[in-house]
Amino acid sequence: MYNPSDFNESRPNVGVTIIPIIYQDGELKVLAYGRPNDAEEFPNTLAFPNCFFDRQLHDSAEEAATNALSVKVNAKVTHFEQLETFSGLYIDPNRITTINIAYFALLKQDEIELDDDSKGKWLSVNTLLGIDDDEFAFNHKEVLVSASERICAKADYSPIALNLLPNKFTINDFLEINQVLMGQGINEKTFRTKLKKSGLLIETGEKSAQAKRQRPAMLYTINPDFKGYFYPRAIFS
Amino acid sequence: MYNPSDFNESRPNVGVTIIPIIYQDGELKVLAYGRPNDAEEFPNTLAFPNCFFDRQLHDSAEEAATNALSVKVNAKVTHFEQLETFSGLYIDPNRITTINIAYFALLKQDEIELDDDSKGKWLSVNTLLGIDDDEFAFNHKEVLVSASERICAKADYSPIALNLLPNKFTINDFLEINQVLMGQGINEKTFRTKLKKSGLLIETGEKSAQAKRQRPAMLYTINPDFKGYFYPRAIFS
DNA sequence: GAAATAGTGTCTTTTAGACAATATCAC
DNA sequence: GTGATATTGTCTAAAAGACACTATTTC
Repeated sequence: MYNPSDFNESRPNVGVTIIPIIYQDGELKVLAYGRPNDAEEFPNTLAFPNCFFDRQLHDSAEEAATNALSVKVNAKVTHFEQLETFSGLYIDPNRITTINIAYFALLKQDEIELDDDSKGKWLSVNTLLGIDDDEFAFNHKEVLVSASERICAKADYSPIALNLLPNKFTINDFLEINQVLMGQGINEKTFRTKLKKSGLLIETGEKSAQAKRQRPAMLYTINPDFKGYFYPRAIFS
Repeated sequence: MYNPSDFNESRPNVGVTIIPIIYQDGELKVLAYGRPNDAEEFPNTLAFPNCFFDRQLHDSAEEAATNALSVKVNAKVTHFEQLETFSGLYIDPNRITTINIAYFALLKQDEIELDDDSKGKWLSVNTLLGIDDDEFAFNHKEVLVSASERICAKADYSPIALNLLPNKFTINDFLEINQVLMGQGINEKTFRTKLKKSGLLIETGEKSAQAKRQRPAMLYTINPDFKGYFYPRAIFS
């Protein structure tokens, strides 16, 4: 007969971490929190939304992650994806071996309510990547690295960047975010040609409003029926 | 002060599952075990190498997974990668909510010792994918699906298939395994041209030995210094 | 019309793909 | 030489990329 308490000394702590990402001012930004000076663990460090997994409260890790995120951000998540699961005593060294199931969430900047009452701030991912591990709580620096790498890698061979753009966007918007994520120039003509042929996007018929005196750009949306492939990485400048 | 036992009723079970894969007779095969009739849980089902994560025994999930695999397979793992982490009561319904950290391992068929004393068998992945979930222990069917999808997806945009080939292989070997994994024909000329230009492979100077009277093929190895991209998916028949 | 960016046409170079030709081995 | 598969050459069609040109807006 199975008795759960027989294994009380064997089970590790389990937690989830979620990296919420938007695209703003030409770069990725992540929602980070400064932990208070009097925090029991990791005072005065940066942390991302996270929570302890409690089998009495949560049916699944995704549920725990979704909850932990929704109490922090009041906006629709356009892409939610599991990253890696980290494990080891190093994650929470003063406690016990911890399993950290990491996720990232992409949101649209124009749907975020910026002036919320929480202490969270949308900080530049590139800036944070330059900061030492020990300025972050738990293993949150490595989770950020994982998220950044995954997003940039996926930008190479999928249109994942669209999850960060408004529902209506221009070809140039899409081209530019791909260039940022790929760290590579892209030939505009080839990009437009391939994009048009791929069937990934649909013309809305609307045009972008511009303050300056210039030709407005056509606005597009994602084709919900798109089933093909789109490889930005195959297009170079 | 942190007292681990305060959370005894909160922690889920944690386990690891490893999907060991080889390429044999033109298809992927996975090492599966038939669970005995008198097993306490999931008698008479198929299972893949797995173990319970014990914080007193294991420093990390990778360590647990590597151990669980090494007691089953006596061969070098050429690629080891985390898949997803699954969670829920459904994984082990008679016990408690379980976190299952899944991995896959690629091995070279020619390095496997086939006639080991264990009851494990290398079974066709495609055959197993056609079998109902409840013929498998725990959530092992969904783990197999995850592994299969990941490997096939990666074959589209990376040379992951090389981990399944012998150290020395022909261009045709590589082409054929890619076709199998991608489920797509590939143009041989284009494949050879792109491959040569990519710098992914190095000529060994040796030639394949053939029983039949025919021209032997050049044997290649992986260029350890390769740092580029190789997208089989961009080549169609 | 001027300024500014959006988007396209055109030409050149490169690549893909079909198919034929050649290469290399055992017998 | 024959049979069989490996590998390359060649030619045509398609795609990529550079760059100039046209389009559309506001002022």
